[in-house]
Amino acid sequence: MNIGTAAARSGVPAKTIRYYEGIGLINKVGRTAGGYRDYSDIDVETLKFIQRARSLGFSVKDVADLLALWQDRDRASSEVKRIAEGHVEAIGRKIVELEEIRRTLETLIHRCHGDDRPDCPILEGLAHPCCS
Amino acid sequence: MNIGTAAARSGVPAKTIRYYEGIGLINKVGRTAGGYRDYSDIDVETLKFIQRARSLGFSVKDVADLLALWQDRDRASSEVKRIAEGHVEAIGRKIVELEEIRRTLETLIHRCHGDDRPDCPILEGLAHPCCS
DNA sequence: GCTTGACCTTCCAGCGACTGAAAGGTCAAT
DNA sequence: ATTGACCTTTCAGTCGCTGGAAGGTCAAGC
Repeated sequence: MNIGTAAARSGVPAKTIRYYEGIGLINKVGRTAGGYRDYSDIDVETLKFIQRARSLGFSVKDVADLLALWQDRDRASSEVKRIAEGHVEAIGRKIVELEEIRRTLETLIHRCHGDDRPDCPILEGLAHPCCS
Repeated sequence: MNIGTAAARSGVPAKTIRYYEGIGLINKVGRTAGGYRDYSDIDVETLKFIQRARSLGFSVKDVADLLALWQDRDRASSEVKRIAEGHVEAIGRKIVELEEIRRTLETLIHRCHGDDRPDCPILEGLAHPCCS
């Protein structure tokens, strides 16, 4: 199957598939007489796996590791769990960070009347965050 | 004052200050006889403003807009509020997205015993997310 | 006055993870 | 034979920096 079909079935854009091949995340596939890349159903499953892992926020490096483990019948599930737990922790830290930012911004926004006048606690808060 | 001192006082790395000058976020400053950039206390205040806005997650484009408003005595605070509210909404969406991802991952992790055996619900969940 | 070392300068390249666009080749249908 | 959809490669751009190379400047110490 052509790259466009593989893209449609996997949810990974054709351009991104070529990119993944370029960086070595996926293996090079065979070519047709005309030089077109030729994908199998198994390739599409691999692409789906990648798509789901990426959509869960795993880095391409993590996806490479997960893919290798997925394709290794003798893997230890502890290794997979370690990667996933590390990722969950990073997500947790990010959420905390964003919530702090949101709280700060909401405080500033709440104080700003938001009309035609130039007086603006948001800008003052950015300029002198002493009293936020 | 030299760029290194301005960097230390503002919290913006020297390299980043030069970068901000290059992209036009800050104005070009005067130079000493030897060609060194020369910063004033006001320049440092501007850099601090930028640093705080960036640390609250505003994009460089937003920071440019906020800076322009900050330096405009006739600004309407409604404009500032609009930018801040847009940013808070984007942060809220991001938090929801991350929480969804975390929930999914925690479910998968919880099911994975994480030992030496190859059986791994995390990988299965990535391969076939039907039953997650 | 000379050296040392910390600072500054410019410019180019690279990060991550793509995405767009240019210039051209292939294929199936009409 | 032509059209138009698809494919190919390669390069450049996105965002917000950050690192490094190669070289200039400056103040302190000897």
